[in-house]
Amino acid sequence: MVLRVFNTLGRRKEEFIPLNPSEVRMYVCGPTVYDYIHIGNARAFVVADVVRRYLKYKGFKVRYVSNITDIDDKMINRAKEMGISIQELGEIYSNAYFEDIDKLNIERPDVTPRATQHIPEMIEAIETLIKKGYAYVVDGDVYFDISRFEEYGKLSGNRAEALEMGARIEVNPKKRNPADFALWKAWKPGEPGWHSPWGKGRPGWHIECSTMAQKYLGETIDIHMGGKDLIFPHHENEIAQAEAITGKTFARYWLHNEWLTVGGEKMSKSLGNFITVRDALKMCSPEVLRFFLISAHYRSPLDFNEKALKNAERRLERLINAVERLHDLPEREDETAEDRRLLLEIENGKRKFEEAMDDDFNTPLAISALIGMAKAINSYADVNEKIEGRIKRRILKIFTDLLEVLGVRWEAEMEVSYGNRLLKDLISILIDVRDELRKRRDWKIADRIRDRLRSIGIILEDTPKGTKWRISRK
RNA sequence: GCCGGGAUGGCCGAGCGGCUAGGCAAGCGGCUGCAGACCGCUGUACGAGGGUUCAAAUCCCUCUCCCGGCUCCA
Repeated sequence: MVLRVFNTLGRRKEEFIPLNPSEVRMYVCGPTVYDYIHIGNARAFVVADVVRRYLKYKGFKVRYVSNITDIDDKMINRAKEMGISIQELGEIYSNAYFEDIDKLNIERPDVTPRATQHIPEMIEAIETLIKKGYAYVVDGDVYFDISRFEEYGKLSGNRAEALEMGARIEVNPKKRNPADFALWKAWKPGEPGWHSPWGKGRPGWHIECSTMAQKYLGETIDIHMGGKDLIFPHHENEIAQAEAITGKTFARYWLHNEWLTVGGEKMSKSLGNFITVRDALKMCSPEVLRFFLISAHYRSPLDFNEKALKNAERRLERLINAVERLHDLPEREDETAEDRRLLLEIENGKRKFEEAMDDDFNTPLAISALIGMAKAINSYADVNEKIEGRIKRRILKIFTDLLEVLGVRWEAEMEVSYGNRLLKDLISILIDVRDELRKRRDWKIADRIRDRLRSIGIILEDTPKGTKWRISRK
């Protein structure tokens, strides 16, 4: 089946064909490490992670690069505020960044280049741009001359003339065109700086990404991702720089995710609705947060609120319950018509899942396919005590492979319940005693055991086949 | 001023010309000592008005209302 993706460049869905069939090269704009990442950042990274996982699922090899911006105005200001060096600041928050993405089960990038470690490459790129006539030097600053790059605006749809009209660009007299952007910023007292042919200074933001992307992925990359706010000016400028240097297409598919809102409004520090991943994780588990972030299509806005979180939690719980239930189902030798019917339903669900994902990563539709599969498993387990071993393993494999694509950590969930030997033994003693009480119809004490276990996060469920237990996922 | 995205049942959220996703919440029923989990069933939709069509939530036009980008931002 063919994968179709919505390319911001051209604003339409296109069949995805990597330049090199054996390896997809993707680049995702990473964080500026001046603060903890917020849930909007998390959405972008989770979406990119799902894209990466699905490409792998489809059999592509993926080389995934995502940078860390560790030098810019925000870094400088924040370091001053905190009274620490920029290096220390970067160290603190890049560590926090990795901790956060690990919790969210986002696979680490193959390469995480840092801007400050690629200054020579950036200087070289800027020199080339000057030599080719795309950039000019003014008082130690270097600017990109957008009038020299004819295709400027092809990604965002902004035309240079229109940008001049825009009242919001502050006029910088050094620039030839108001929309020209800085490639290199001359040093100012109190700021870090590197030596360059134009004097001491530091690189502009846009040159960081395009330079590092090209260094690790080549002149033309397959997929470039980020939040929609990056379309202009960041990605537009990256294209201008990169293509001016090489004369080749910089990125073939541009994918941008929509906003995450809070209470219907865009997050911003001034509104005070800025939620970091760390704050969000006080409200729910990382698994639930991740699942919530893919509960809407990546190109649709998504609102962060308690109800939506609760919704995600319940749906996720249903999926994991079903995996566990199938996992625990005893095996038998012979296969029945019921077994075969279940397998058929699962295979059908798998097809639906793939169709959904092939259509521009439609995760909500893919999730509904998974829920359908969970329902089939539950219906089966309601009436069948056992299942033929090979069919069971096959179904389990299909189902868990799909969960893996979405990054649902079913295995970790199960390990909590099954991994701790002591806990396991202890609870089986309690269940045993409680069984005895139930036989004597001593509901009061039996319920007390159940209630108290529940209060510490252990849920007992009485079934016709005995009492089962699991750890609460809240 | 210039670009762009939306408005789907109480809520979230797919669908984007015919085959009326899915979930959460609610109600009913089953299983249960109760609870939980699970299964089955039920209801309530496509912002407004025109048009195109045998057929429109889906296409076209007009309008209303939301949200965003053009400045650091995922």
